This record gives sequence, C-alpha cells and structure tokens, in this order.
Amino acid sequence: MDNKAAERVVVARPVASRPTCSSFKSFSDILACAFNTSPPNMSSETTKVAAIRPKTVRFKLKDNPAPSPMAKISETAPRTISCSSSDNLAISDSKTTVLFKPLAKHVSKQTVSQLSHIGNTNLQNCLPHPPDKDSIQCPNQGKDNVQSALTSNLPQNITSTVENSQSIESSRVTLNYSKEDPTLLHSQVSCAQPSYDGYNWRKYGQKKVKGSKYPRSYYKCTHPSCPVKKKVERSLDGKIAEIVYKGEHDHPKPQPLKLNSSGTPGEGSISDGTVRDTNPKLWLYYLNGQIEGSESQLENHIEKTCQGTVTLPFDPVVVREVHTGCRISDNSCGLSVECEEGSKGLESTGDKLRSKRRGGKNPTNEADISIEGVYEHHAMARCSADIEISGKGIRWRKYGQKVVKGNLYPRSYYRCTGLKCKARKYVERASEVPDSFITTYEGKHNHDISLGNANHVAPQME
DNA sequence: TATATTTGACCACGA
DNA sequence: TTCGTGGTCAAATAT
Repeated sequence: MDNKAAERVVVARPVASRPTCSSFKSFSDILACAFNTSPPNMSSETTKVAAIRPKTVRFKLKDNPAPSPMAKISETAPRTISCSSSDNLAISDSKTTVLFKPLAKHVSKQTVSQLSHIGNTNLQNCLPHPPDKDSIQCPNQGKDNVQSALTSNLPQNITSTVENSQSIESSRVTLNYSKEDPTLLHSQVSCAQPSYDGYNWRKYGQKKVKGSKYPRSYYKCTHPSCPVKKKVERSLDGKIAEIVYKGEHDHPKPQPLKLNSSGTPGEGSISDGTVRDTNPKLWLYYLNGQIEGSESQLENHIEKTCQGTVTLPFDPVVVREVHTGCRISDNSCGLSVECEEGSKGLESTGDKLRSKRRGGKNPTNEADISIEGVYEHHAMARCSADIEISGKGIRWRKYGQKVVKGNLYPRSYYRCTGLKCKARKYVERASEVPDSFITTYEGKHNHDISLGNANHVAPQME
C-alpha cells in the first residue's frame, strides 16, 4: 500500500473546492447554499468550510482504450489494480456488536427436494446463457472469462457451493469461483439484489481491511430510509467468511416473485421495486419463508436434540448436503475437519466424524473441500466444550449449541476465553448454505484482540 | 437515461 | 497530538 502510494504518479491532482456554506449543514442546505452564494471572494464570516472534497479524476482502464492524452499518461503510470487486495489471509475478528441478524428459515424435506430441482434447473438454464432483460443483471457476469469458468464449473458446484452461500451475492461469488484463478471472484461480488436474508442490498463501499486478503464489502438495505447495513467479509477461497449486520429493518421483507403456472418464476416480476431478477435463489429464500408453519414443532424437537438425547428425523436430502459440506478448515490452531453433521441425528456417525476431525483430515475428501481461515462452525453432535482459535489468535470456547428457529443447522455459541472478557459470538449458517457462516458478535473484548488472548486466558477445562 | 458498482478520498474514533 | 484503521461518501464508470 505504501509502495503503491509511493509509486503512484500524480496524473491529475484533485482540485479542492471550498464551499462557502456554514459547516455541517444538511446536504440540502449545502446545496441550497451553493446555489445561493456568490463566488469565492465573499465576505470572511461565511467562509466556514462545510466540506472540501477534491474531485477524483479517473481514467478508463480497458484492454483497448481509446488513448486520450490523459489516458496515455495514466497508462505510463504504475497502476493499482482494484483486485490487488489479494495476498493476506482472511482473518476475521471483530469488535462489532451486531444489533440485528435475520434468521434463516427452515425448509421442509419436500421443499428442499423441489427447490433443489428448481434451482438446479433454473441455474443450469439461465446461468450459462446471457441473461435476458428480466434476469439478473450483474455487471460482471458478462465477463467472458468468468462466464466460461462459471459454465465449466457449474455442474459440480450447483448442489454444493452454489447453494452454500449466504446470500445471492455470495452465490455469485461461488458460482464464479474458479479454482484456477481465484482472483476472478474479486469483482464478482455484488449486484443490488435480494439476498438470502430476504432483503435487498446495495453495495456502497468496499475496503481492503487490514489482515484480510479480500476486501470487505459494505451494503445498505435498499429500502428507503431503512438504516440496516451489513458488511461482508470473505475467506481465503472467496466464500463468505462473515456477515455482520447492523441495525434493524424498519420494513417487511420485500415480496418475492410470484410463480407462474409452470411453477417457475414469472419473468421480471417486481416486488418492491428493488428486486429485479428471477434468480432461483430468491425463490429458495422466498419459499423458505413460506414454510414456517411447522417450525415450532420442529424447533422443540431440535432443541432437545441439542442436549444430545433426542435425534431429529433427518432429511436425506439435507443429509446429502450435509455430507458434501465436509471440509477442512484452517484455523490458526491447525487444520481441522469440519463435517456438518450438526446435531441432526447423526449420532451413529458422530463418533466417526469427530474422530475424523481430530485426525486433522477428512479421509474421504468428499465433495467440497476448502481451506478457510475463518471461524469455523464445528458442529458437534453434543454440546461439549470446544476451543477454537480465530485468525487473529483469539481463543473462543464453545459453550453451547442450539438449533434456532428456522435454521436446519445448529448455532454454536462461543465465549472469548480471555479473563473476564465479555466478548461472545455465535456462528451459524443458513439452511441452504452449508459453506457460509454468519458470525455474530456480542460484547467487546476487554483485551487487545490484535494480540489475541493467548496471554489473557482464563483457566480452561479442556 | 437510469441505476448499480467501483474506488479514491474524507472523516471519526481509538490507541 | 499523531497515527492507523474502519466506515462512509460521492464522482466516475459500467451496464
């Protein structure tokens, strides 16, 4: 970064303009003032500066740009590519207090089956082809390399990784992910579109955060006046490592598309004016949201399961997904295999899976194996104590696990092992998203998390 | 033309 | 007070 700054050749220095409005007015005030005030040589009383914002001069960077004089200059200058953020481990640890996080919804066996069929069909039908007007319009989808990678990877990915993402955006990432060229996914992040949480988000910023290979993306809910924001961090392999929500929606979830007679999304149906695609993921989400009737019953059942005494009538479809969700996670404490048996009645296989975990490798290497430097959700069949070390060296003790309403997967609760540290987190994943995790933080660390908590650890009961 | 995304710069906050 | 970092803004750009 410093090097880049040092190397940067100033092609056109931003020109600061000095507005003449009183400071810190609202935008409308400033605007009005800007129109009403006279040019610079005004009286000095009114020269409080509201905002000095240099204009950013940008130059097109294309394969064959029309070489304007300025563009030529810019070509000679060392450029910083936006995707340069690519060298560090994805380490996510945050002091952020999450105020709100939507819950994933439970899907019934039948629905999972049907939707997976619908999803696969739609994905296979629509993704390799150029999207039509009413389909998703992701600016980045048109990129040839991505498209080809997408197409070639599609069959294997659809049932595992595609449906494993936290949001529509993330499913894009996963879809576009090419193992040969992971950097491809940098630019495949987002379109304003509904995500699995059911709301529509507009990306308003992206920032390379310290210690993270991938930039963090900032999203706002597109609903007017809705204060909710979320930030999305990605792991080493580009999958969503963490989503942190802030604020609470002051509006209902946008209505999704309606099914037409063939049972597929109607073209271009608009719900609240912000949804503009027919992504099957939306349907998955939507139908998810419709299946809440049996939740309470199921929830009761599942909660007992968490205590290790009752097994859940497990959905074979989900079992399949669960198994494909096995992977190796690379925490700073070393490799560990994560198998998403959760607490869903896999008692019979639980010991095997646990032993696999402890063995440090998944001998079967099933479907989706990926290394992630992120918090891992070690879905234990029993709520036993479990220490997890995050990328920044924070030790987290798992103190509980519970299946929450609307999610097939149990939520794991962790406390920071720091002495008297109040920081807690819980990790969960959406029902359809075996490879993505939502980490929610509560409370703040009472120690310097940049140093981890290795020297600030309460007595452990390993 | 409208809308969403990208990205450099600004600002606030905490160490 | 300074500096580093994260969060946000908004012009430029892409679709």
